[in-house]
Amino acid sequence: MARTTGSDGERTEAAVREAAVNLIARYGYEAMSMRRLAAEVGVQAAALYRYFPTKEDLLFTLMREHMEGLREAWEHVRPTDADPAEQLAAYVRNHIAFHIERRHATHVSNMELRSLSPDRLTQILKQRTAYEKELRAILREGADTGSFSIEDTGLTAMALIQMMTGVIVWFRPGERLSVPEVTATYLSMTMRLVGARMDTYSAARPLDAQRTL
Amino acid sequence: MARTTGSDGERTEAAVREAAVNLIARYGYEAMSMRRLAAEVGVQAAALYRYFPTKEDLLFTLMREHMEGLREAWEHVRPTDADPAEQLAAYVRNHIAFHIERRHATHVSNMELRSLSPDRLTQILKQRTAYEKELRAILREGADTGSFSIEDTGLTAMALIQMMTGVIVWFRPGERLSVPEVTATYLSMTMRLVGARMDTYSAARPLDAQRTL
DNA sequence: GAATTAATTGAACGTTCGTTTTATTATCGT
DNA sequence: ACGATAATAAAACGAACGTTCAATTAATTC
Repeated sequence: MARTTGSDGERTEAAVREAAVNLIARYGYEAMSMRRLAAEVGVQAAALYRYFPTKEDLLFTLMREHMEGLREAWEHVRPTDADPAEQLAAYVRNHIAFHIERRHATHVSNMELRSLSPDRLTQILKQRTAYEKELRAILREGADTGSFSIEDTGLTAMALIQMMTGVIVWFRPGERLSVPEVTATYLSMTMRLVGARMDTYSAARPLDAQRTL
Repeated sequence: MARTTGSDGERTEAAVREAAVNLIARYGYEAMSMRRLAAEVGVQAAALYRYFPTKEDLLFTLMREHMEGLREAWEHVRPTDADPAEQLAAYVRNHIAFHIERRHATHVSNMELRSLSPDRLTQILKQRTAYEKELRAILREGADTGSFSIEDTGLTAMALIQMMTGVIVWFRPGERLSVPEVTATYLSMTMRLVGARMDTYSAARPLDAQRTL
């Protein structure tokens, strides 16, 4: 009835995070009790409070780190000195790959925002807005240089993000379509949606571009 | 401490539904307590159980009727003997109009599915699938007749629905864009996304189609 | 090997939850 | 006017919730 043999703070905290993401994604934040989470980890509920002072702190940590991860992933693959079509393609590829890879965490970050306190909600939304702003910048540059035909940059950015993020709702690994297939199709849908001129885009990805029209 | 003057079952039930939709949309199903709901209606919690045997019955009723409403709205505006582009345009217009008009109810139907029991979840998903099937049929016909250029009908249908439904996340009435403006933009994005041939579509909506390319 | 620190247990606290029961009053048909 | 029924209030139920606290043991340090 105390410290267990082989117990390790770092390992326990990691297990808590992973179990929490899965449980919240499956049942929702409110529906996940601390006792249930503890049971999943193989620990008593009180032990969770060694790592996260409150349940909301746990949720906030998961969300913040997920948003930071998204941002970092994009910074890492972001092309420098590329034309708008190439930049847009990179954005789409990264977004879809990241969201499929971290389906559960994305679910949490998108669906449980209302369980955050106002100031923490603001923080997460700020991160999200910053990420979306990058897409708007790409779209605007493409529209300005004539690479894209776009009516409303902000609206198009929202539409694209909703469309891409929606992948996590229906995509299941190992079913009809593979990740590269899904990505390729979304890429060509995106390029058509923004009215990308083919000569620009086909230079980067000849095969996909052919099928785009 | 009993029946109040002017009380009316029908009016109370309607008030319960409306308050429930708003509260669940704002705070989530789990976070909405029956006491809070009752207070919003101006009644004691026990009175709610005259109209809905359990909290989940209330949720299920809201969802089922929302899905029925969506289906009915589409049946009502669905064009007969129209080419695929016109049908798709009607689908998009109806979907966006319906979802903007009933933002809160849509939020509930999309976000609270996991609070349903398995068989009720199945029922709602069946309704949703039936509605989405209509879009797939339109896309397939358009692809077969050469009106559209589509790689994957199922995937395109999902992408379009996610894109359109996403409107409720950011759209606020009375802000920068009006409903007709949003609808027009989404319509042209949709037509480009499915690679609609302009001569077909421009016959129905000349102005939008011009701007599409 | 003793002292210190890290990790966890088990029990308990007060609160809130969905729901039930019983009593009470308004409304309506006759 | 009266009996039937519809609509609600008030109080209570047990269960579950997030969280705290004291006790206890494993690991680490010196």
